[in-house]
Amino acid sequence: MATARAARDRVRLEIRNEILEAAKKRLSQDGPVALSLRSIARDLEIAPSALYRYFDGRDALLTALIQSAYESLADAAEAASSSYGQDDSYLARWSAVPRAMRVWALSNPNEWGLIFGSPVPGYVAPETTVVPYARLATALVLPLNDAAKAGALQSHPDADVDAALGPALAPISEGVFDRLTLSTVAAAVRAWATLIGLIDLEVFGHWRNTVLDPALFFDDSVRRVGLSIGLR
Amino acid sequence: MATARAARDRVRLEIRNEILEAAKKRLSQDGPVALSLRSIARDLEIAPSALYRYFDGRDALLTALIQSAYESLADAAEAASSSYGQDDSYLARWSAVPRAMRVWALSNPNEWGLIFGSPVPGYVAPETTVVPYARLATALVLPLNDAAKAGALQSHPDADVDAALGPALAPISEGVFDRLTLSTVAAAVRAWATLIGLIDLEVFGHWRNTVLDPALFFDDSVRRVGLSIGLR
DNA sequence: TGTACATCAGTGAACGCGCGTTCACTGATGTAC
DNA sequence: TGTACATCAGTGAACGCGCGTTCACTGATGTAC
Repeated sequence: MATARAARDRVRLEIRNEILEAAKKRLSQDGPVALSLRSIARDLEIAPSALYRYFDGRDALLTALIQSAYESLADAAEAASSSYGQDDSYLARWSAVPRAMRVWALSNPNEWGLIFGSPVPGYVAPETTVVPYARLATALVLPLNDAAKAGALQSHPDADVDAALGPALAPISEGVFDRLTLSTVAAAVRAWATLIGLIDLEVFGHWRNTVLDPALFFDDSVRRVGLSIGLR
Repeated sequence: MATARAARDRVRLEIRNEILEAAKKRLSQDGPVALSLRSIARDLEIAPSALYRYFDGRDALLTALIQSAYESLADAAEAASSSYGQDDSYLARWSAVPRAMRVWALSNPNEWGLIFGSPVPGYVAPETTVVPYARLATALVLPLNDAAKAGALQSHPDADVDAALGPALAPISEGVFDRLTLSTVAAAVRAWATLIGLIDLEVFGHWRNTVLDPALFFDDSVRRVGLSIGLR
């Protein structure tokens, strides 16, 4: 009976997801370091050894968790990216993904840390994260490409750009951007760094006594960065 | 005999420093998570309990390590800050501290992570880090204040700056900056975020397949950010 | 200068803990004839 | 449809490990008279 087998497989997948959910809950409470198979098993009222039916061990679970974090962030970015109307200005569209990233990071700080924080030592992130990472980049950059296609992008003169930057940024120029000028590509990557920096500083608690209203400052910064890339 | 007592105290301090050094070595090899009193004791060929003569426990050691990381970074920044000549352009001076920060971060990635990475969960950074943090900020911002004092700063019009940003940035406007315009202060804080983002992304290994020459891109970015603040 | 006492650094054994992982097992669920 | 067998999920005990921390101690170093 094929259906019986399928039913078993479905249950198997569901339980695997329940384990992942429990792991996420533990992660957000105790941080990645304190994440232990035994604590997850306790939460699920299950023998620790039972987890080995679903994951090869602690490392495999952590890998799945990282993968899932990347995907969840990429999902949030894409959702934001497809939410703006076609009558919004390119500058307004530009802000959507960064804002979504910030909101996601603030509600999933430990997962944000898993992606952009200090790497867990002795642990290598799975190669499969490049896919959601690219999805995130594509969503972020979409308004830029759109504006360029519509001829609405104020492009910088490439004159005073160090030519050596060309090869240095080659992978991303060709992969993500739709034949934009070098200075625009450089400005966009710089914008990426600014974004990550802003969110890191806020999420990891470094705005204390510096920026009293992080949301306001973030919005203003994103807008200004958009302007500096040439969006209007 | 006061000298005997003093000698004892000096030895005490020396040993305390040796412990800290051993801890730093462990930190850079294994990361903060794996840092254990027993491994340090092993490296020093000492009984684990002996460490309690010098530190109240693991947390106290970690606190000292964090403090020391902040101070080391601030030292590097100040050294860079006082290294440039008075005939350098303000823009050239501006680059000195960021470069020093990057170099420091690359040679002390785990200590950088201790400061700017995901915080160790359940652990609060000591209040005393505000002093080196302020030293760092002051060193970074010095060329800006100097340029402003000399009337050499191209200041942005404050017209289209959201007035609400004023109170949001009040603490840093008053503390670190020498009566600069609001838009300049905002640009400087944005520059700070860009800097941290650039270094985080490089140190934590996120430039893979994106930026092939991080040093070149960093230098270019810092220069452009300096330009955007109004430095020449 | 010499002696009795106090301070202090460091030892080594011991504690209890939570961890990841292994393994032989039980019992339920699916499969083949 | 019924029966013998195979697959698989989950159990519970056990392993060995490294950890932070405590504690009674020894012996050296400094202090007071």
